[in-house]
Amino acid sequence: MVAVKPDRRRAEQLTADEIVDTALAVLDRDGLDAVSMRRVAAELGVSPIPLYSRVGNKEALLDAMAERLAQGLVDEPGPAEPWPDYARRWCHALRARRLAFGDSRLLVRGGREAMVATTRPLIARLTADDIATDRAIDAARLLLWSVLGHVAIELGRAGSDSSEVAVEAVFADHVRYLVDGLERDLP
Amino acid sequence: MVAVKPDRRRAEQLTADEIVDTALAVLDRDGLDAVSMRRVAAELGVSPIPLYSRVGNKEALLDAMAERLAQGLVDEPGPAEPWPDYARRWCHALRARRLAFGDSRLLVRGGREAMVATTRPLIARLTADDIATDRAIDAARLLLWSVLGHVAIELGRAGSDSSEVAVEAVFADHVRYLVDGLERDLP
DNA sequence: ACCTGAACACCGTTCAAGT
DNA sequence: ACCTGAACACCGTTCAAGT
Repeated sequence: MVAVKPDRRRAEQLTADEIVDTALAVLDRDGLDAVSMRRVAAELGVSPIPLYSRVGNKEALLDAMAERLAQGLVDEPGPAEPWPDYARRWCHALRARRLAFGDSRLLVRGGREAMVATTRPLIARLTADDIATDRAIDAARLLLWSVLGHVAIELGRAGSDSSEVAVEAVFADHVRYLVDGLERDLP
Repeated sequence: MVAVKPDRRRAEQLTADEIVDTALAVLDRDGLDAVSMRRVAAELGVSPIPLYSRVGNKEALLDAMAERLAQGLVDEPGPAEPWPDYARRWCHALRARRLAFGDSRLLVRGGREAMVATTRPLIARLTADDIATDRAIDAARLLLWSVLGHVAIELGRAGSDSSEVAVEAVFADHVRYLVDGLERDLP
């Protein structure tokens, strides 16, 4: 913990983004339990008050962290990649990158923006094949929730289960079944 | 908060089950954030020390609460109910009863015992149709994780999303796709 | 042996007082 | 106007002292 001395100028120029940056650095270094308003403030060299005026409260800080972590998680489809192939690849990439964060508690947060950022390329790929927009949105939401849910449970049970290898296979089946179902249902 | 006065006799006869009972009562009355070692101890009329000697620490108390909440969530199959019908019914019942608890944070906990209690009737129904035990276990785990994951995300986003009605439909599709997939894969 | 009161090292949040 | 130090009301956990 590199506590800097309080600095009034620093506090007055502080932005919400800087606070989230610092909170994510604490998360990365010492885990989510170490992320507190006081700790983040100390790390920034200010009192807790500016955090309250910039981000609201701790709940809002956690939401903002979740939102940030949800950015840039998925790749774009390849030029001639059929949508079912892309959908499967999207699911596996999302799982791998979410698992890498190692804490399920932020996973379950994140509102509309996070969802839009993650599902946009998938929805775009589906509508490019003349699938109706509302059907595409429902399909993307189904896949997003399935993957995030799976990851949340996986992280929550880390180590408690016998076979780490079998989890991969269960997830692959899960994705296959969902995409097969969508392939039959989407026009 | 009905804080009773400290009572030594009470403390010496205290059991782990009583502590979990009281913690669940606090959860029910004031939500998970109100469940603290001090609060549960006060409610029981003892100091926090007996809680540490009976359940270990707060982490262990939360695990024990999760385990308790995972008991008795699913019904048994009907006498002539085909397994795909039962699997779908099992998923919908599990979702409804888990949603009723209203907090996703305990959902993601729960180890082997909780999983066994919930999946046992489903695994039994599958093996009764001559499906191999390991295949049945994998199938039950796939459905369990899918449902719990879906519910965790649903609870985490309560109110933040536009259409409450559409969620039901997305979940129903989700279940249908999974059971259809299993129906094709299981011998 | 096993409890209680008190303490330690933290929290989230908000106050009066300072610049 | 917007900060800081100090305070309030809590935490999880563990200590010495009591029965």
